[in-house]
Amino acid sequence: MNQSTRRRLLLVDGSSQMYRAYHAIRGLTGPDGRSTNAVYGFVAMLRKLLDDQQPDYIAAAFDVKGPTFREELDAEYKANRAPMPDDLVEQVPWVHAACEALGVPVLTLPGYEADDVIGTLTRKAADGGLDVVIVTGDKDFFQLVGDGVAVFNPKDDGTWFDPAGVEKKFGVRPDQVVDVLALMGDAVDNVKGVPGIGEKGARALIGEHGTLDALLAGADRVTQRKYRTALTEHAAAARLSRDLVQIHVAAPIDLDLERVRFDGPDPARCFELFSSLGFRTLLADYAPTAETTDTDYRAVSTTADLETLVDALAGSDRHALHMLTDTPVAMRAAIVGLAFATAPRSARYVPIGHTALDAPAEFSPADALARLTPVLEDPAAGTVAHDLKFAAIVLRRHGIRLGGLADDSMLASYALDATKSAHGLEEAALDQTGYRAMTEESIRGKGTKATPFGELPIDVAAGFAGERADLALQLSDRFRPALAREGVDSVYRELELPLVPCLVDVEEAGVHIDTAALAEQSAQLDKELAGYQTRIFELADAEFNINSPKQLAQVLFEKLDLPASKRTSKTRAASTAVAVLEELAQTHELPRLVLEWRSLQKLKGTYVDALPLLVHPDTGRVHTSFNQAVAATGRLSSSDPNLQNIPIRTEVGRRIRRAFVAEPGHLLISADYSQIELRVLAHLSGDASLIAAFQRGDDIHDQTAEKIFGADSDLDPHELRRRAKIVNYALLYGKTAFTLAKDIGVAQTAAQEFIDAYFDGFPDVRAFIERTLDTARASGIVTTLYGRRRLVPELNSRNRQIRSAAERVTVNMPIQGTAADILKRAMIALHADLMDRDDARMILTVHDELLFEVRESAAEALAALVKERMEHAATLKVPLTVDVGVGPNWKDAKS
DNA sequence: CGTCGGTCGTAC
DNA sequence: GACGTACGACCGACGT
Repeated sequence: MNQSTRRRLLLVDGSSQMYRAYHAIRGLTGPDGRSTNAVYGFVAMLRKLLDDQQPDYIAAAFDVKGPTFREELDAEYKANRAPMPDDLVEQVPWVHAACEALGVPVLTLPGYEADDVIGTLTRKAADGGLDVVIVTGDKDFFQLVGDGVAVFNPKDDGTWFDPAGVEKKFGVRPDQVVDVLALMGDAVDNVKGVPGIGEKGARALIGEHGTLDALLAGADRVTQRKYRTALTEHAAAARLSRDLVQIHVAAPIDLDLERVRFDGPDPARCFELFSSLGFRTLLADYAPTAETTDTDYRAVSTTADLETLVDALAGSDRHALHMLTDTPVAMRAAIVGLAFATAPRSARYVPIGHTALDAPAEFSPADALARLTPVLEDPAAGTVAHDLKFAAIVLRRHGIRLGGLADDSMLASYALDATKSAHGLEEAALDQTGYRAMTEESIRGKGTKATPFGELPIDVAAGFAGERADLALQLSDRFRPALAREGVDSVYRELELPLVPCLVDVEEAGVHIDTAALAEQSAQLDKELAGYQTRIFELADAEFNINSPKQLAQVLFEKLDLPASKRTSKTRAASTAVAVLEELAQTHELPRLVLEWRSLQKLKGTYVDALPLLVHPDTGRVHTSFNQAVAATGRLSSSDPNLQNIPIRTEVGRRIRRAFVAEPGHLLISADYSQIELRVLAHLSGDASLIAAFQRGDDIHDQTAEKIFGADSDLDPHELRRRAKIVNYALLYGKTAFTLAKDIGVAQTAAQEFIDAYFDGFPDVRAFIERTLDTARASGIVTTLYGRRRLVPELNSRNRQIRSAAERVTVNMPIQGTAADILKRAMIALHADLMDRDDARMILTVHDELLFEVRESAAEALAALVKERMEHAATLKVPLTVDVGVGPNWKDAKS
């Protein structure tokens, strides 16, 4: 019979694969903080296996608790093996459940190991004419390999072992494997073997003599004396070892082909199990899809149908909107089509910018938009979307002001759990409804070759956009009660939603950049960089890519033979990080030059050259995009470009800030909260001396210096203040004595003393930290002053490293998060103030700072208003202080 | 040639 | 192992 037509049985060595997964993946936890590393690794392996191998039959064998016949042969067997770790024990039932859910029956047999179950079934299946594949990383199974029986090690891309492969890998034929194992023994399982004979020796001896029996019989003819003696003295041990390592092939278990037939996974069970384990990325494969649901997503092509849609929208108090555009950059996007949903599983799609010739609409794009404008602008219309801000900005660019922003499912998802890796519609739908949405990639294709939405057939676009609108509507309905139930309704309704129109205006306003000044700086930087490069190549006596950590490391540590002090955490490569180079700079000129070069290169590449490229062709300004659903603490983030990390510390950096300018006849106002996080800490902790210091208006870092270094330290007061400032911020971030010591250049013991002194000086801060951790440990949640939450299940992780990291984020969240809440409150208030004036607009926000561009005549009044609103955005036990500056550019506006 | 993980560096 | 929150440039390995 032809090989390829033989049916194939896969037998998975469950126990060993589970152990491997447990050790290969560290620190994975589920929603409840329990370890899920072994389950995840096992499931990943099994899924790949099923996918790649498409078995006809499959089963996974596991060890069971309790003694086996081997312990009866030798009481010492496995006697010194460490018990299974607790956090693996609790994963075993999940691993079994995952097998069954994936369609892989679990086999166990009391009194026998998984090996014996596999051995027995292998024999029976092979005798019955099946091909057998044993899935394991354990070399012991080589003994079973033979005609129609192979071992497959799934590690990496997988390795196959047929008899020839075994011989190549292990040095002997499969039928000799047991004898080799018997000689060498196994320390882990406490199989003694023959002392003094290791893997190499065993292989050579068996290779020469054929079998263990032959070897023992002819022991006196073995040439090496130490082997000869050992074999004579330990012949019995060798035979016992052989019995122990020999896999049993006649265990009392039947091969039930019906049971082990592979019919594919059970999607419902997989979905439920993986969902409870928090395996979000796997869920999509098992969720129900549109094909299984009755939906009605259609394109509108006649004017009559368009009118019907407009009437329906006008008659409904709520509709969801999903927009397709030619680019994801809101400020540059042209509308391709608009989908509307007013009831579940139904949507209408209005094509606007399609190039496809398939179903030309009766109406022109302008006509369609004109007819839709009244409902889109109606404040009572109640628009729901996943990412309202995007839709609002795009519509604004098309002359339509989206009114009645009712719900945003992206922001609701964020308010419920900001720590989620993504708040996209697909993720939210999967989470909330278990529904697997179409992905953009599946519709358009991937990467640079993706088809623009506008070139898709209208029906396809209608199906995709319609589903999205529908999902946004359904999600909002689910989120509404969830937000109330979870106590985040006010964060969502009073902070996040009202911030949307504010951010729309800020993004649309943009920032004016002096591109000529940047071009000049770029040329200047080029000259300086060339100078550094020449000198660096001279010193290195070679030309290389200074930007390549790899090449730089080679020059520093091999060519120049400087001492490599640190390795990178992931790849263990020699680090060329700034701290390392600074250290080396004391003994060699090159590292110092590299630091300078790097710094200039960075500024030039990231800002000086990049910013002019992002100037909008229509507005002549740079429009960043603020992301409201990214930062786990509630902060905003900024991208394309990121205007929240524009340099300030170095002179070159400050020059870049000078290129952020006001329009002629205008000025910039910069207003930033002074030490807002420390003030929030004072409020939340209620620490009397912190509060008193802020109320008196004392310099808080001087105060801290006095508390921790004493009033009579003989160090320079400036140095003391500098150190105290580092200590103050160290506390906010949960810094350890180890890193604090490095930062301020003292011994670790001294750093620890500072930390202790800090807590002695501000005892309520320590109590606050403890209280925050206790509450969070019990609930798995940490909150800000305004009720924003962050889930921190890892606080109860058994892994100390993960637990410690969770403790730091838990302490940081109420402080950073409350500060973010306060800034958002100020933004909302000021946006309302500026709404009906045309002489001032908010143009940027950077965590504790707001930037405005105002007509010169209004600058003074606006500065006062901004200060007033920001300082009263929250009422704390300490005053909030805002520093306001006015100037022609950002640098000069910063006081 | 495009994608992606790793490393580094900027901000608050 | 050791500092919280972000974004992005660049390199180089890898896959098409």
